[in-house]
Amino acid sequence: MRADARRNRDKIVEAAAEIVAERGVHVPMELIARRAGVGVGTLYRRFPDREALITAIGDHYVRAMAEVVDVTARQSADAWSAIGRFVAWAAAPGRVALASALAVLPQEATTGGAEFAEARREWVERLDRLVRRAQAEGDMRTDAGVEELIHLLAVFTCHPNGLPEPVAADPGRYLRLMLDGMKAPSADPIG
Amino acid sequence: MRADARRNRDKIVEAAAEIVAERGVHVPMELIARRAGVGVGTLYRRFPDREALITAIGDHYVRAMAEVVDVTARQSADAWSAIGRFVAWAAAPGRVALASALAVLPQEATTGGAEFAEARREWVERLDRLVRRAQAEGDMRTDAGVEELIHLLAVFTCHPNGLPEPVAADPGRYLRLMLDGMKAPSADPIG
DNA sequence: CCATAAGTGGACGAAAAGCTTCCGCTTGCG
DNA sequence: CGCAAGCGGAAGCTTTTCGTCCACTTATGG
Repeated sequence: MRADARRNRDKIVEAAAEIVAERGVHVPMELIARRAGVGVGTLYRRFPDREALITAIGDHYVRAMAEVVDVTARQSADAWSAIGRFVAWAAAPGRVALASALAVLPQEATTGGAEFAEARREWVERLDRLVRRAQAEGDMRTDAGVEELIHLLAVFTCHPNGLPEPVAADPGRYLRLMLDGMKAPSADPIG
Repeated sequence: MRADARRNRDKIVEAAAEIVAERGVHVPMELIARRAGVGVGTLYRRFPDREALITAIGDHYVRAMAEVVDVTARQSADAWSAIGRFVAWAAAPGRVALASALAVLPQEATTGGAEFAEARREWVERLDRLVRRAQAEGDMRTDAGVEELIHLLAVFTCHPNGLPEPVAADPGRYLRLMLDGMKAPSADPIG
């Protein structure tokens, strides 16, 4: 692979991540290409179809998240506050394309290839360790687990342009509300 | 207006509400017509365009909600549990087209006509009374109000087919988690 | 029971929006 | 310097939905 081709590939993934974050998984390929500063032809040579591209974004993000989970875990006094920081990071404006990794891709994991599936598993596992620790330390309710956390996160990161405007404007605020709901002791078990 | 025409109009609104709940605001008009058991022609005579139809649905629901707020308020011992019941009602499967009333329509309220705007205002006001009472009774955190409640509700009712699958399957569960987050005393003020 | 105006369904033509391919030109690299 | 790899983007194709139109049906009042 030629050096310039490599550069372009990276530009494409980056641009795609941005746009998908802004406008959802269905943005026209041409917009992505334009943002990346390349022609559609180039895009299609690298990624045979939209799915391949989306998977690439997912891969990109899922690795970043695994990394962040680790870093926050090391930097925080307790597991619960590490979770809080991770969520804050994930909800930061423009970091929203997580959709791919969180919600879209589990189904596509098979399609996305074993390598991606593995990366995602690794991420979930790390986050799960944090969750269990927070629960053991009595900071997190035990009737909700890592799955709930991820789904809820996905709700806020999935539909950036479909979200009610005030939520889209400050997802972090709502995410904090949601985190409060997961904190122990819970009002009522959710069953 | 002939009696049969009136019947058809109602069938259309009902069908539209169902389908919009299932597939979002952008469902093809033809699907709506088919579900209602009429031809597209009939649909278009009654509602000049999609927006008119959506507004009609919003109107439909916003009135229903205002009613339910009242009923639950009367039936519940305290304001907080009334809120809980209202939310549970709103999150019931198939009741999801609230989207229109909650998120889409505020912007379209002007379009939808003064009558609709008024109905919506009435609903919000009733819910707000409940919220303030719950706060006064010390059951609900005071750094979140009726707006937050509505926005959060909208998150779960807006994108039925875009929602992560597990959330779509049981929105109530996640809504309960969210309600816990709004219960007093809060872990940390959300600012 | 009939006349008629209101109502009806669904085929149809137009248009928009995207996807992908293709090909003549450019450029990194050995 | 030569050429394989890479590039851009116009063009063709498909799919999707819209909204109109009109020949046929049916309530309804007299």
